[in-house]
Amino acid sequence: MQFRVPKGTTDIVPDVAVKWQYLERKAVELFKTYGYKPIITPIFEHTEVFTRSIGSSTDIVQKEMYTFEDKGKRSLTLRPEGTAPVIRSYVEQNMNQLPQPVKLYYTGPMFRYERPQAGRYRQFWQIGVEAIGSDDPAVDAESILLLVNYFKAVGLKELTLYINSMGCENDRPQYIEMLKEYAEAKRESLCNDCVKRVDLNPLRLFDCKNETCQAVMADAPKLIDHLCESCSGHFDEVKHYLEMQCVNYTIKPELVRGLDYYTKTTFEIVSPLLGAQNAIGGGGRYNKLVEEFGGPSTPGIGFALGTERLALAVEKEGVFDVNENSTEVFIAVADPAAKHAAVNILYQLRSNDISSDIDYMNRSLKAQLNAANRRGIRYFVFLGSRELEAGAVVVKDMEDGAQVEVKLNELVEHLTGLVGAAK
RNA sequence: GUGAUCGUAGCUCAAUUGGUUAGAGCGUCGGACUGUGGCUCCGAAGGCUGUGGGUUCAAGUCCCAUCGGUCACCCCA
Repeated sequence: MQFRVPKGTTDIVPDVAVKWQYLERKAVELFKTYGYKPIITPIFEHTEVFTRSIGSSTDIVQKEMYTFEDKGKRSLTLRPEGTAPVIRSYVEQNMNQLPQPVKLYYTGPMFRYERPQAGRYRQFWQIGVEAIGSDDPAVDAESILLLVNYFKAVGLKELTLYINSMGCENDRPQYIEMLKEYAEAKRESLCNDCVKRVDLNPLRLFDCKNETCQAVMADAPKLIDHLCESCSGHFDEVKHYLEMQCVNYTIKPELVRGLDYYTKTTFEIVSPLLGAQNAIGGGGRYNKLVEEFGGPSTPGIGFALGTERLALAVEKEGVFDVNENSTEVFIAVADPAAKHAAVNILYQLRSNDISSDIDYMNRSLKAQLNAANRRGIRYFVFLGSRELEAGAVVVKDMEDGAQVEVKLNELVEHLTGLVGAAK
């Protein structure tokens, strides 16, 4: 029996990995122009990092975490999301001493024990950013615009941006009481799941797919209508900034993100090209989180996007623009006697930054050409006993079949010229 | 965690009502008057039919279990 990847995981094979690297490269470029810097935190953290921050009522904490005990009896957890570790690090590394806001981005795998599905895996990759230290609505807008502009930059066109406000630490409890009261009164009309939600996680009542529940909830009070003056003013500002950049958005009062730490602005971008798992990126403000981790009262906001889902959407849109820089030069050994000299040339080319390769399969000359040709290599250098005697090689451009003889001591210069011109 | 559906070469798929040594295309490797590619032609390798049981004279085909894929619920990136 052969080994297989664990359930819900997959190998990112070269053809796919190249695309991922492209997506990541584009992200990093853009993040940089917005003033964000990279941060790399451990793949696992003390379990409490997540249980404290994400919220104990969420499924993530309740049943989806990869938690284990190490040999020192520490309870550790493979990170299920990226924000909590970054905030932990912000506090631990005293980043409040840096000029604020501190703007960070990260990329890497996250882990959740879920039933795999289209766009949902047990190990999945996220690219995320966090801006910590400012409550300026312009930062909210920056975060949203960065996400929108990134998706545009990789060629996505069909996107829907949803925004909402969760209110502050005062608004939310008040509202939840109001919501509970409303739902309690309509208890008999709700499905079993929703009855449970009333006590466990009332905000989730809006998510139910059941039609009668939806009808009931359509008339329920919305958090967005019960924000305090400061929060609704903040939200208005955010909207204003978005409008200034001509970004279309839809206010979705029932938009509740999965993590409990959100306050004020939340947002999500959905792609119609995807299946049930269509949220391709999302985030929000978390003004209490730094305090939660024992740091000074510090506001923050950020988002995360799913690399698999993004790649899926870009693929469906048919706009992957990966310029796969294939090997440029292939050294064809026409005669076994020339092998040593050929390898020597190979390293000479490589040390001059010419990407080059040679046959390692003892192929016939014809088979060498065949194989290299399929790899899309454009320039071939022929070397056999005839060339060895002449102190020159034959350089062939496979695009038009033209061949020229080049002196060995001029080869590097010649190829550098060809490769440079081709680019 | 719940439900549906599927599981045959590296990939995409075949295999009459259960019936002999499980086939094809693509890909891989090799060859086509031996120092020149893409096209074409020829050939080769490659499967204990996901795994384990059961029914039967006989199982890729039927039954059960298990593992995995896919899709949806749930949840979320």
